[in-house]
Amino acid sequence: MISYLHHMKAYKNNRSHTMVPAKSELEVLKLLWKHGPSTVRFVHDKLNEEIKTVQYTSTLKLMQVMTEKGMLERDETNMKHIYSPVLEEQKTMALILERFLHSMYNGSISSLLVAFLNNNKSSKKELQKIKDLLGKLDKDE
Amino acid sequence: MISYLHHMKAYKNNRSHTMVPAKSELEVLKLLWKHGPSTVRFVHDKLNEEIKTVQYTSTLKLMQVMTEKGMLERDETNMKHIYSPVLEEQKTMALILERFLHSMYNGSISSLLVAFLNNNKSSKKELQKIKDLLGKLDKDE
DNA sequence: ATGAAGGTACGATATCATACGTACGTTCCA
DNA sequence: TGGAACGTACGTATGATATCGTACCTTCAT
Repeated sequence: MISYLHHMKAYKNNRSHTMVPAKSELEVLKLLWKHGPSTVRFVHDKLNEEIKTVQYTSTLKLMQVMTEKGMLERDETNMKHIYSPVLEEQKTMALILERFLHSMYNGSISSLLVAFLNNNKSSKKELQKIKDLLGKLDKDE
Repeated sequence: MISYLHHMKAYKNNRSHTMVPAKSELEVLKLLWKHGPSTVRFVHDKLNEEIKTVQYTSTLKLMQVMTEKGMLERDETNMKHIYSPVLEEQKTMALILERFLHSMYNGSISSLLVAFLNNNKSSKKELQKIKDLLGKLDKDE
């Protein structure tokens, strides 16, 4: 499996600086997952609907580099290249989460949860969602 | 409050590349939280007990830079400088988690949990821990 | 007292992420 | 038919991270 995440893990010379994809890379991925294979123009415009203001060529370059890294693939049959993510959303998010969990909480999701709940006593709604979720899991078993 | 995390959020020119502290910075922080204020020598030796092999001066430089950023503070009264983290562990971890949650799951802890459970159906032990935790929370209310 | 051991300071270098400008190719319509 | 609009390719600049070498300071045992 060609996986940019594995690639990132190793990088060249085993010098992965960040534990997660750089922020704007993630944003590009999110847009592609949401809207399907797209042109640079489309992704760029979506990115700039929000706060950011970057030049078109910056987005272009970013997506070209992501393609070189193996995160995206590109259909070059037409002049307007069409980019799509190599890995599906769920798989990518899972790998990123796994790496985060590992480096921050020794891989323990319950440690993460304990930490979160200790610092967010007020989030009743979220707590309820979690309980619902666990209830559902019990039914499934 | 001087917070390197706030600093990181803004960075110079609002160009925060990473959503979390670089990996080795986190490792230094973890060692200092675990063992209390320490010399570079101590941190360096601990770091190299594991896999990594870096030169002493690399660790030194890293910790000096972290000090410049406001992540660490340094007692220079003696020749052997003593470094300690500026922020306590819980607060730092919470802020990092918060940022991660925000960029990955729109801030929703239950979304994170759903994603995790969907990809780790086998982790019964962890699941049990989570349930215990929630049960305990109910009692406290 | 002097040299070895062990410490800090500082600058050089390499890599990566981000951002842009400029050059140049293609399309299409006025 | 030629130029505006829109596309890609590419070189380059900047800043953060990471690593290391070298210079130099302090301590202490012989």
